[in-house]
Amino acid sequence: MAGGFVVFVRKNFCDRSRSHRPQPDWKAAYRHGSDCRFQLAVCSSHGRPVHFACGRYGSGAIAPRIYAKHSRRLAVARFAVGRRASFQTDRLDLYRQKIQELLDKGLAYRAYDTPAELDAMREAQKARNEAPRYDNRHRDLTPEQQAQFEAEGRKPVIRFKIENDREISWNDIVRGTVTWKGRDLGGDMVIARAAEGEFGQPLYNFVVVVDDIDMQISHVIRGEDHIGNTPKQILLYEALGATVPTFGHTPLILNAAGAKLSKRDGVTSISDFQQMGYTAEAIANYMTLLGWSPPEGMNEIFSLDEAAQKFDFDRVNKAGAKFDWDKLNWINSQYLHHMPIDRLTDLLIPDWQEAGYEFDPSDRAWLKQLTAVLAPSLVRLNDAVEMSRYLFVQDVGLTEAAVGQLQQPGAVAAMQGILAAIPADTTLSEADAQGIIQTVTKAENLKKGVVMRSLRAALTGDVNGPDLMQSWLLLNQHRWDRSRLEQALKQISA
RNA sequence: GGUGCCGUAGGCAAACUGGUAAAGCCGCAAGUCUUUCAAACUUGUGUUUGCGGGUUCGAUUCCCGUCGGCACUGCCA
Repeated sequence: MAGGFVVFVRKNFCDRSRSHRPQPDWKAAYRHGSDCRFQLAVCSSHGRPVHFACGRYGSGAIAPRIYAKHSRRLAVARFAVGRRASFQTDRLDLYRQKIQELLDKGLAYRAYDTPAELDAMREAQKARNEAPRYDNRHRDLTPEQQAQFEAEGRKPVIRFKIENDREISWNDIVRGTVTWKGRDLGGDMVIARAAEGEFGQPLYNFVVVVDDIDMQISHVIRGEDHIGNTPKQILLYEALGATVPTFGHTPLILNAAGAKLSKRDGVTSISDFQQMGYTAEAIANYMTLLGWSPPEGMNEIFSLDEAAQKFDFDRVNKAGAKFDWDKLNWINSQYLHHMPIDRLTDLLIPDWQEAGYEFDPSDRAWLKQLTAVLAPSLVRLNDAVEMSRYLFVQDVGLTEAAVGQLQQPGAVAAMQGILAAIPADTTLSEADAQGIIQTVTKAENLKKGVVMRSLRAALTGDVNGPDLMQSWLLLNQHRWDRSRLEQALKQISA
C-alpha cells in the first residue's frame, strides 16, 4: 500500500430531535468502541492520521462537544494517533455546491412526493409482495408539472438517479469482488431533504462521499453493515468525477446470540467496559483479536503498536465474530497480573474509595503491599473490592466454612497461642510471623496446614483468599490481627 | 418479501495460489505446586470443514443447489 494511506473513521451521531427511535443515545453510534479497531491499527502502521468526523447537523455548537467526548474516549483506549476533526455544519456550502453540480449535469432532480404519498406507495408495493422502493415517478417531470407542485407549496427533495440496469462492483480489501445491481438499490436516492429555500439538509450517503473526496480519502474501512451503502456511494463518486477509493468491510462483532452487539448486551462504549473493570489496553487487545488473527509466532497479548506493525488485511476474517467474555477476562487478567504495582495501585485506589472503605491514601507502602498481594488474583480491577474487604472493614464475621475450620481439633489452642505471641506494639516482620507459626505448631503438636488454615479463618473470616502471610502482615500493621483473633475465639466458644 | 455477505470443535481462529484438516489462544477436565482460592506449569478434552450434489487422482478451498445466521432495504447515520 505504497503512497498515501488515509483512513476515515467516521462516527455518526443520531439527531435526537428527528429520530423516531426511542432515545438514540449518541453513545450508541460509537457502540462498543470497536468499529475502529482495524482502522487505527492500519493508520498507525502507516503513520497516517485518522480523520474523525462528526456527522451532526443542526446546532453546530454541540458537535465539538461530542467530538471532545469521543476524542477523550479514543485517547483513553490508547487509540491516540494523529487525528483531525471535521464537522458537517462547517461544510454546508460545499455540499450545496455539489448538489447543484449534480442537478446541472442532469444526474439529480427535484422530487415533490409527500411523505404520505411515499408511504402509500410502499404500502401498495408491500401488498403486492414487492420490495419497497421508490418508483422514480418524479424523475421526468415537465416544467408544467413542476410549477404545479410548486404552486401547491410542496418542497422538493433532491434525488440522485440510479439506473436499474447498472452493475456496480468493487474489489473489497477483505471480501474480494462484491457486485450489486442498480435495481436493488431502492430507486433514485434522496441526497438532500426538503426544506424552504433551494434544498434542505444533505444526507449521509451523499455527505460522506463529498467529504471523502474533499479530504482525499484513499481507503474507507468500516463495518460490514455499511456494505449496502457502498454501491450508492460509488455511483456518487463517479457522478462527481472523483476517483473511487478502496473499500474494506470488516466483520461485525456479535453477541452470544449471534446478533450485532448492542446496548442490550450491556456495553455500548469503551467507558462501559472500563466501568466493569477492564483496562483500556486489554479492551483494545481483545477487540483487535476479533476477526483478525496474529501471524504465526506472534503472542496474543500485544499492544496496539505491536498490532499495527504486524497488521494485515489478509488475515482479517469475513465472518462476524462472537464476543467472548471469558477470553476478554483472561486477557484483562494478563494485563493486571503484569502491571507495575505502582500503576495498579493508582487504578485500585478509586475503586476502594468508591466502595466506601476508609483508609489513608498517603499510606502508600501499605497500599502497594496490598496491591501486590491482590494482583495475581485479579481478573477485573473491581474484583479487588471484595477481595480486600477484610483489610478495610473492621468487623468481618466468620463464614460457615471458617467456623468449621476453627472447630478442628487443636485450632482454638493454636489461635490462643498465636494471639499470645503477637507483640502488643511492635510490627511483625515476615520472619517474626513465620517464627510464631513454627513455635505454635510445635507446641500444640499440630500439622502446619491446620494452623495455617485456622489462622486464615480467624484472621480473614473465610477459608480462602489472598496470600495468608501477607494478609497477616497487612492486618498487623494496622493492629487488627489481635482483635480478629479475639473476635474469632469469642465466636467459636459462644 | 427483496438484495448482499457469511457458515472450520463450546468461543476466537490457522491451513502458501485445491495436496495428511483442525496449529495456536480462551473455555472445560485432571495433575503438580501451595496455607486456601487464584496464578503458574504439565497433561488431557473437541472433526463426516452447515447439508447435498458436481468437477478432479485428490475439495475447507472451484461450481451448482439447499439450509441456517446476520446485515441492509428511510426526507437515519
